[in-house]
Amino acid sequence: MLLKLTSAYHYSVLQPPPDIHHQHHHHHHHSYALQEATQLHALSVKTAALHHRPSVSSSLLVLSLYTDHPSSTNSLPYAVKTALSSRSHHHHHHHNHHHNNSNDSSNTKQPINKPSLFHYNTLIKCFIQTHRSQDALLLFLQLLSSPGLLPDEFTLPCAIKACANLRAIAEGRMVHGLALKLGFGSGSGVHVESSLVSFYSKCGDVISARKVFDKMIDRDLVSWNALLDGYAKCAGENVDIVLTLFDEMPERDAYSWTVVIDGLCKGGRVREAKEMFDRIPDKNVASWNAMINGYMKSGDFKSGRVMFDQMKERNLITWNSMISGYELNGKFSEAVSLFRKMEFKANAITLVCVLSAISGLASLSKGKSLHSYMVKNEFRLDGVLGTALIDMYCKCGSPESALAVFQGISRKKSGHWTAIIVGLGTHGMADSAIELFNEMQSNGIKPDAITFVGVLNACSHVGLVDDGRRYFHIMVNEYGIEPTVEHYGCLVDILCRSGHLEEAKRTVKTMPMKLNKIILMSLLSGARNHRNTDIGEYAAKRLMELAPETVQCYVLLSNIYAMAGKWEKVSQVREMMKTRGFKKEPGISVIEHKNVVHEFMVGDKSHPQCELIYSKLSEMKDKLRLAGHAPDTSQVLLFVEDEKEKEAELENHSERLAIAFGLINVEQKSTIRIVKNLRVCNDCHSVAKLISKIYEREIVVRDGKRFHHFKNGSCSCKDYW
DNA sequence: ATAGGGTTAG
Repeated sequence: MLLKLTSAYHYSVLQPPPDIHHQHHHHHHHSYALQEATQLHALSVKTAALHHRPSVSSSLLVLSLYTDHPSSTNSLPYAVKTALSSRSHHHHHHHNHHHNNSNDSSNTKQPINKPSLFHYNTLIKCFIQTHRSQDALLLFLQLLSSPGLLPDEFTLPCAIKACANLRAIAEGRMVHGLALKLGFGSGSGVHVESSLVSFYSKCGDVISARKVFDKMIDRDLVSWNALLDGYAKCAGENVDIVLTLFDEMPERDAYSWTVVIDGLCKGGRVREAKEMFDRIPDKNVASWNAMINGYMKSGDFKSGRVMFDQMKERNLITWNSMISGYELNGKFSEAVSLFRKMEFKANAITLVCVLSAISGLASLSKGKSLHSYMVKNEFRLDGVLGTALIDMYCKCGSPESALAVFQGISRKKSGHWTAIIVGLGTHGMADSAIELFNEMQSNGIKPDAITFVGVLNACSHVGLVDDGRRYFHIMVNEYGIEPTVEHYGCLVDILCRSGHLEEAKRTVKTMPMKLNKIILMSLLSGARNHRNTDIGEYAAKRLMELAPETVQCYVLLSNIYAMAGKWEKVSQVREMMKTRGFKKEPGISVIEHKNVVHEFMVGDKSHPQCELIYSKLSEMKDKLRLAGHAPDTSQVLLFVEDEKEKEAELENHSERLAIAFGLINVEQKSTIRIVKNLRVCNDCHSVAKLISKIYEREIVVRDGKRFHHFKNGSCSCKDYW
């Protein structure tokens, strides 16, 4: 669940900054170009919001051009800058300057008093090349409202391209309409028409792309490729339509092949993709990348790696494809080690992947060193990279560092708030999470569905039942967010924890979507914790129908029967397990020390420090007994029947071996950080609490679902997990 | 003098 949350909020749209206030402009030329301009402008406000840019009315347009947008990384060429800054002067002071006749492009230091169409075309192209399509479009708008100027066959392709880059479908349609009115319709030439095909393709409207394409009189490779791109984008599983179009093409270069290969891979047909790849006459880096990416995403790392190693000329995308492929498939160490060998300067995409990989490893030391790399290389944290970093620190067990990062981000967007709220919740820091949630609302930042998962999760972790109910209500009624199965899961968890089992069962029965394993498991554990046999049986029955392979279900059910003294039922469940042939997934605990990862299983004797570890364990056992600890064997695997054997198993649980290793090796006063694949058992939980007090050590354990901070005899989860 | 597709990484 932790991992699922990450990907969802990494890619959720970050909130735009508040819009710049509006101003009205007074133009008196009611040409149709101006009408278009006004309509386009209305839409540009919407686009601005979508693309986190301040929206600008026409009279503010010029101003916006020399405000350096934080999102623009590339600076404009000198000539453009000069032209703009002189305009800036003119605009600010509102006086008529003295060089009225300085409409002379050869002298770029002079302000451009009355820009010509050529000026506009050049500037618009400049903006597109420097990834400022929004500005390009705004400049296009200004051109439309300039008396005596009309866009021509050079302007239109650029304006359309800007719309395509912004995926501004409504604006693009308007420019299309304008182009038709200006006589750039069917047969007017490949440039305008191809740019329209490409625009519709990029926006996913392949039908319109096809319409424009069909009306064309002259088509060249570019037009075909633009259409092919659209087909590939909307094909999904249905790759055959792409193949058909590909076969119809009069000529193909490497570009066309690559689009098809990518389409085949995304449709799960990797083998066919490779066959095509082998047939490409002139392969380029992109073709190789598409194939490598296809292999990596399908989980065929070997073939991906072989190609990667064979490649002569790799680029950043090659490396990112490899790293992201490893990361997405849980090959975290491979992802990190490939990043270390990278031949290129990493970009934000690389770092998001590597941060996720480090989160998967829960390696705080690796995370810290990556963070300092990011600082050194001046990566901005006000986008997804910030959320990924916050998330990484939370998942590596350091909510303090996550908070510090969060607080250091100057322009916090909803994704950052969500990341920290979700993260603090998993650490049981519900108060801070809720405080931040309130602060988020008072800052006018709109929470989304995932923010609420975080808030509800936080409530559940500390048993805030009234708050939980209230936030669920607020989410639905004030924010109009449709609850997902995750939200219901949190709600059921909250209710179960606080002993409202009947209400939990009612919620499970009435929720509008299909039940899942997680929800039934929380109802079942709630029933166990509150000794409710009826509800336990209900949940277990549903769970066995839905997912009969869930081992924990049988364990919990037998716990419930045992507590109720129904021994016959206990042995029935045990028989069921035996006949169904279950094996418990082995518990593995991992601890990283000095860049080496140490893994422990139950009763593990393979570690080089084995003897030291076991003598530490026996010392721990003595100290625990002195502290009055009585082993709790209620959760030991059902097959173990002898009481002494049960105790022995507990003593050798993987997390305990890892704690012993930590006590021996991790330097005094440093926190011992452990990651466990399964949930911590009851007994290990109370042992860890006592150990934290006896040895005066903080211990942080990440299990499959959340964190436990053991300190001075108690745990941050307040014994509910 | 200025123009269209730029495929592949998230």
